[in-house]
Amino acid sequence: MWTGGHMQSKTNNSDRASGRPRDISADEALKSAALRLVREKGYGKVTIAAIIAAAGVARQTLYNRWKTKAELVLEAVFEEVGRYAAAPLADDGTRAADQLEAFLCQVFAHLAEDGGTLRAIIAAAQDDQDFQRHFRDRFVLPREAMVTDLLRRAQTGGELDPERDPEILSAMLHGAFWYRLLNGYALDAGLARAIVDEIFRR
Amino acid sequence: MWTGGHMQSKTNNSDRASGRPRDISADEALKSAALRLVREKGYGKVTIAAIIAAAGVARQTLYNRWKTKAELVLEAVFEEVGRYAAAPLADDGTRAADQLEAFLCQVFAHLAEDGGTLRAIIAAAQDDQDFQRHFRDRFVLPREAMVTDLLRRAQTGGELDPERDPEILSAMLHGAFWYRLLNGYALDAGLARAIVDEIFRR
DNA sequence: GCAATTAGTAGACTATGGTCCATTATTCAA
DNA sequence: TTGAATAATGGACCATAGTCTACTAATTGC
Repeated sequence: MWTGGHMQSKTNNSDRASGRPRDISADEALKSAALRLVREKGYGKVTIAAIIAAAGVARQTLYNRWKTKAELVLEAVFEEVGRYAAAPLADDGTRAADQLEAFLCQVFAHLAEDGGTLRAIIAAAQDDQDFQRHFRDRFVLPREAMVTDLLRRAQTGGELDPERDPEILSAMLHGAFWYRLLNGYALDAGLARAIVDEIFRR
Repeated sequence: MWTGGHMQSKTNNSDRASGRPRDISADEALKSAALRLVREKGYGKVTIAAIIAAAGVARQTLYNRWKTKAELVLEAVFEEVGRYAAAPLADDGTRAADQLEAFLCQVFAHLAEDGGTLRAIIAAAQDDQDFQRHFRDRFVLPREAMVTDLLRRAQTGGELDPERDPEILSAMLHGAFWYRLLNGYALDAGLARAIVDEIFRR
């Protein structure tokens, strides 16, 4: 499961000789305040002021832990939800196509809850290189790799033509739902089905 | 060619009985200032103050014409560049696969110039419903439809299996490059080729 | 010319993300 | 106990998108 964890933590609070220690309860207070507020009101309507008020900490305490609102929310929402698509699509007996369709349906179900937040996070990544890399490396690429791996196994198992390119197919699959999501469409089981059908042509 | 044109123009300056007329030179000044600055510095680093200073107009003059910075930049950049993918991929003699690959290469070439701006526009659309609709309807959907149509013609022409779903394929195609673009990758002819190969399996 | 109407201008104002600072608190080591 | 280091706090501060206001300018119909 790839939840990330802090990327920045200025001092890694392990080998530190002295100094006042971080108040770990503030981490949790901030994350859960952020999670609750973002789900309640939507990313764009949640202000930093509201988050720190709800968490009962000072502004700087937030910025000691995360560089931006987007970093905080990414961690808050997707450590909870990092559990979605957590199991790396193990090679059980099931047909790869069915497994992939089930996976997509699961992803879409989670996006019904947090899709708006994901959209906001993708948006935030577009004008912040560091955050883009963070998000891509900790969140996007692992999920892309899961599908790529599944497709490769489908090739060795004979379910998918070995001529086809799993990397591109995975990008097209993820792209299809990003594209729909970012253009304001709902993602449903029908889309999952249609995508998987186009890949496997079953 | 779908360049959009104003969406909002509060008073449609046609049948207006009286009142001072719009200074049409301000439109052009604002658009070309915005275009130049955004290409020069990148969307995120261009301020409204800089745009109106360069155009030599007051702030309200901008907001009389466009609702947001994103609306202005969308019009400024993509009326220029709306010419990309302007010809609706007519049914000439060429094979659909080659036509599609050439189209993608052309798109990618333009994105080398304006991809950063497109990313910023997509980001802006994520927290502004009106703008999202505007962008989708005037920019995204027409381009999606071009490809969908091409794929349908390829089906009737026997180049593409009639079982396949042009809508989904078009979403997967566009999605693939949105996904790459939004995750910070460059788009090149190799990607165009790979995508078209996966669709046509030639 | 005058009234009505709409546009342009300058600049104040608001909201918000993020930075900076001075002060106080908590820890470790000597 | 003292000093060095780091954190927490409140609040000032800055930058910027967007709104609002008071004033001036251009236009039409009378």
